Amino acid sequence: MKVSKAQAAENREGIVEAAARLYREKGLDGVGVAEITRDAGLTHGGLYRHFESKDALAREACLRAFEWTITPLDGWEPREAEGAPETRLRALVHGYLSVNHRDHPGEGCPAAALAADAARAGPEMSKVFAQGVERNIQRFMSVLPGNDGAKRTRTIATLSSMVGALVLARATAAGNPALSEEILATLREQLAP
Amino acid sequence: MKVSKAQAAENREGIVEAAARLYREKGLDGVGVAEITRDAGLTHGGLYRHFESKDALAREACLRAFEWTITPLDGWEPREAEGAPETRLRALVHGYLSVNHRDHPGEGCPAAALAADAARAGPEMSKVFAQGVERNIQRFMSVLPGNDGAKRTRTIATLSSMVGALVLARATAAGNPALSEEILATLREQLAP
DNA sequence: TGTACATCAGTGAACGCGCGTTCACTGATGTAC
DNA sequence: TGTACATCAGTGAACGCGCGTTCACTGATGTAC
Repeated sequence: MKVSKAQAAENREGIVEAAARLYREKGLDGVGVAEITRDAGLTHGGLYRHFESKDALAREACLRAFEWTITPLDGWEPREAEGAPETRLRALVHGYLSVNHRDHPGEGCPAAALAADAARAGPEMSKVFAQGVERNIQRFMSVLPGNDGAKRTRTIATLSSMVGALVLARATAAGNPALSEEILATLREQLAP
Repeated sequence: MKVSKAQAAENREGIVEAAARLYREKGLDGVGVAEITRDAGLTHGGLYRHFESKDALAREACLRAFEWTITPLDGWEPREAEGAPETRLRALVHGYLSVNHRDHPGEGCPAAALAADAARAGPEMSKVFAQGVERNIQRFMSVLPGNDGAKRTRTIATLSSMVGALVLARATAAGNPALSEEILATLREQLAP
């Protein structure tokens, strides 16, 4: 049955949100369209009224995932733009490199959850990802202290460290919890002592 | 037809090597057993004389992948144990963060290629991965200069930075080549100026 | 050393299954008069 | 405002396809005598 335009827009939104979460949790090859639409309270057939293909949905979901924030993960109130620069940096680093973020990729940073998948998903997805990474760099720059010309350099270095540490912490979490936590703690101390 | 024990061992070895390369190139969910055995010059049916399941092969292939070296990727001769510590560190960092390593994951570091996949592949695979990461930490420690108690800390920080930078460089390479190279160059400069 | 035979690595057809996508159909929505 | 009807979001069966795994079979290997 047909639904109102408002309902249809809401349903579409629900599909994008479900996909953004499930892809981060299970990887781009780990979720099917049936699971995504079921999660959004719909059936799989209607997906194609909203998206050209599964890949098109994946790109939109990935773009959406880059709108993540560290805040809801830890219940802190960093607000990114508030507080002294050092406090904001600490909040960002400690939130990003937390056990909570490690264990809940679905609401976390897509750069850490989906980068390897995106690298294999073709140039369209890579373009989406590059946009998202650039967006993350800009957001992190507004948090880091200082204002010199080397700020972008320091931001990229910090972001890379955090992504690498989170990725390694996730891969080792089940097999060697001590190592996983050591990696997180080491980079928390290194980036915001 | 039956083959000699020597030939069988060689065939098994070929399957592990093919899997180690293909998994790093296409991801754990991106290659089937038919492609792996075909690449090793065999047919898919015989796989189960050597491995209990596809997952068992994946674990062994992943363990094998951690025996990678930076050397063949760039044709350098760092030999890891030779030269002054600063020279060895430079060779490692510049080899790891090279365009060549970025564009050839099949022979490169599995921590950068497969970490996200491994995090989703269950505790057995995570154990294998934790072993491999610890192995990489030990190897990198022998390359880094200095001998103080903070050496392991610095090694983990360096490894995390390199993994994160390589992962981001790969994800953005096709969509924004300038950003991809900026990330690599930034961390080369940061880690071994 | 030579012969007979059990072993078993490898083959390829077949299996059940889940995937992405298509499509005839449904029926509430939204529009034309 | 009320009525008639075209639109189209959503449903669910069906499709072709590739997946991991199984299995009857082949025939060279390796062993027992």
